[in-house]
Amino acid sequence: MASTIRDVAQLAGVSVATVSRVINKMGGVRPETERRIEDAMEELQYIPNVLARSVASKKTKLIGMIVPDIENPFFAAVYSGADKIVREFGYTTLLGGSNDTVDREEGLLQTMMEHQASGILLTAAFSRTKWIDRIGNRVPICLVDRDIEGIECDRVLIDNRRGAYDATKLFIQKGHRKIAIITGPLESTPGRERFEGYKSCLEDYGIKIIPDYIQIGDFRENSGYQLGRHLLQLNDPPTAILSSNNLMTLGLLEIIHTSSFKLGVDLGLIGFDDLPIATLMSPNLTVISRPMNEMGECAANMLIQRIHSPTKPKQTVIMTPHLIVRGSESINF
Amino acid sequence: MASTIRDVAQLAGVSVATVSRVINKMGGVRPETERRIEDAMEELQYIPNVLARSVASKKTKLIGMIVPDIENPFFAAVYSGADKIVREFGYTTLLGGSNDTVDREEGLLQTMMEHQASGILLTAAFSRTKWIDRIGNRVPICLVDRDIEGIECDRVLIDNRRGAYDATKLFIQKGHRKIAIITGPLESTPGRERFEGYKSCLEDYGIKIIPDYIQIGDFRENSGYQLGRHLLQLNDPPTAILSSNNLMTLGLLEIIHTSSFKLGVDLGLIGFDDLPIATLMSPNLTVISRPMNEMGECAANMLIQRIHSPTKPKQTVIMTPHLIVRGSESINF
DNA sequence: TTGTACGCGTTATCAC
DNA sequence: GTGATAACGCGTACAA
Repeated sequence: MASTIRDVAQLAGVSVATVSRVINKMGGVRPETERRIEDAMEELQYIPNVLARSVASKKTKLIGMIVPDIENPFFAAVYSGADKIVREFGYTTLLGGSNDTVDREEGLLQTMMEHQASGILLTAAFSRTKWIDRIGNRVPICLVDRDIEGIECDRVLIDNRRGAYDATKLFIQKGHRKIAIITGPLESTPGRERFEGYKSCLEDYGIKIIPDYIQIGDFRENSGYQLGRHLLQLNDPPTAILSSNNLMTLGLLEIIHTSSFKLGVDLGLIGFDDLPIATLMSPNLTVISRPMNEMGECAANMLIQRIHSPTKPKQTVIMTPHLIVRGSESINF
Repeated sequence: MASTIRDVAQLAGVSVATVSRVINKMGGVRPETERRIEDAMEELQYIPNVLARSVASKKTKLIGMIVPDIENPFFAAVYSGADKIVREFGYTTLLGGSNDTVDREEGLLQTMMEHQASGILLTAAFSRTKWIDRIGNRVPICLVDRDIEGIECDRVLIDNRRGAYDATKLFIQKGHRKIAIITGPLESTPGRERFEGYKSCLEDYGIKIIPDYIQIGDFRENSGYQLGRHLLQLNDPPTAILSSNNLMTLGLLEIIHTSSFKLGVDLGLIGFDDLPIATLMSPNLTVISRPMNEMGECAANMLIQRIHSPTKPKQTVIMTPHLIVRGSESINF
């Protein structure tokens, strides 16, 4: 059914080699011949088979992207930025969601290698897998948002400590002393680094660190809800909470909404990542905003550069989050 | 660098055919031989090249998905459901965002054909393109959420009229008579059908249709903001607004938030699609909820069935949205 | 149970 | 400028 390069060659009365030349715009073809070939392609509705091309050329224009959860707006935005760049360079995206499980991540990595992806953009599940090493030797990987130590590759990361530090500092400046944090697993870079930023800020300002105020969950909405409830039910509840990601913030807002606490009155809140709802509340939500699209764009650019020059020294780009102060950080003391 | 089936065969001391047999679990291989081959594969870290396989077999396990905007949580959820099914069947997803432009959509369709995708899940930009026809003849398409008339293919759609009708009816039951709608382009099925549901409900209840209360935009957040502002600034503003999608609802909430109108006091609101913030507001947001994951799952299932039996009569599944009544629909009259 | 040989659609290397 | 033709990595008759 589908026509091949040979059909085109036959109809145009030339050889497949010549057809290949015009398909790939390699020049060296008489204009008239070229026109005949283009007419034949049009008539046969010829669509080149990139799979066969890749088999022959040993190159693909495929880039694999592995993301924990495409439904999380943060990753959707990062992916979207990366996809834009990838497309501009004529590459195609192979996307998969690991759901933060190692099994799925390994499955996806394998799939992408089977498809001969030329490079991988990876926001890894929290543990390091042998597949990552196995693949790193074949094609370039660019780690996005979450670091994994001991891997030689490019990285686009966020200065999580700085973000958490700045937020905690703002709390302190607004008069808070009882500052809690809810965060994800300390084995993950975001979980650990945000906690460290929080902790070192409290230390710098001589504020005692209270274990009850440190709540560790799993970066999911329900986790934010549960940990938030726990915090609000303490005998001596915090006056401020730093939430370590967007989903946890949603869960936290949920429990606050159904509790007796009032945001901006007796409870301050700052969350990692901006949210569409941030400006729909009273008070508006103060957030630590990350350049999501830019992260994706940067990672995609680095990966594509890397594909073209594999030996160049590896780079790590660390992007800076910034506070968007909208009001929810302060309360009536 | 990367090892091939031949390398494995050589190391195991067998022929490529035998290796192929164990790769594809076709049986008929002596257990001992099989072990030798598996050892060889392990040692060489052999990864099969699915591209070469596809070239030879003329089959792929690739499914293309074209979505207007992956950053829209609705499409992210639909895609996520589809991806789950697709993966269960051993297929891989090729995802692309058209940004609702015909150019990009055509580019994506071409890319997917070049990659020999076995089927396409398509939420089309608003106009019909020649590529859709061209492709429909080669591989099955399943239209998702947005219909395009005159194409012979499977469909998974939503009963938009019903959703809009029910919402409008609820407004009326709550005492509203001045009911406005903001919606997307009437050339799109969602835009048109939701408007029709709204209109026919008003007619059924003998309520005059006021042109000023019908605001047409483009389904984006800013559109919701602008149209909402226009409505609220009318000399005789509506007491209720039906918003036709999630993004528009966000924009609408934004302008309401900054206006003198108070939700649930002098303005009622129902929006298409549930939102994470729906239960974080006062009053909570009443929405017309669509089964997003299920839509994607259903579409993926239908497409894969279709791939395996291309001649079976085409199906159209129409899913029913349902109201989640939370309070924002009524006001103090 | 295993091996040989050909074909898939394309690129790339020669020759002419 | 153009054309044969050998790869590319794999599946699959068909043969042994």
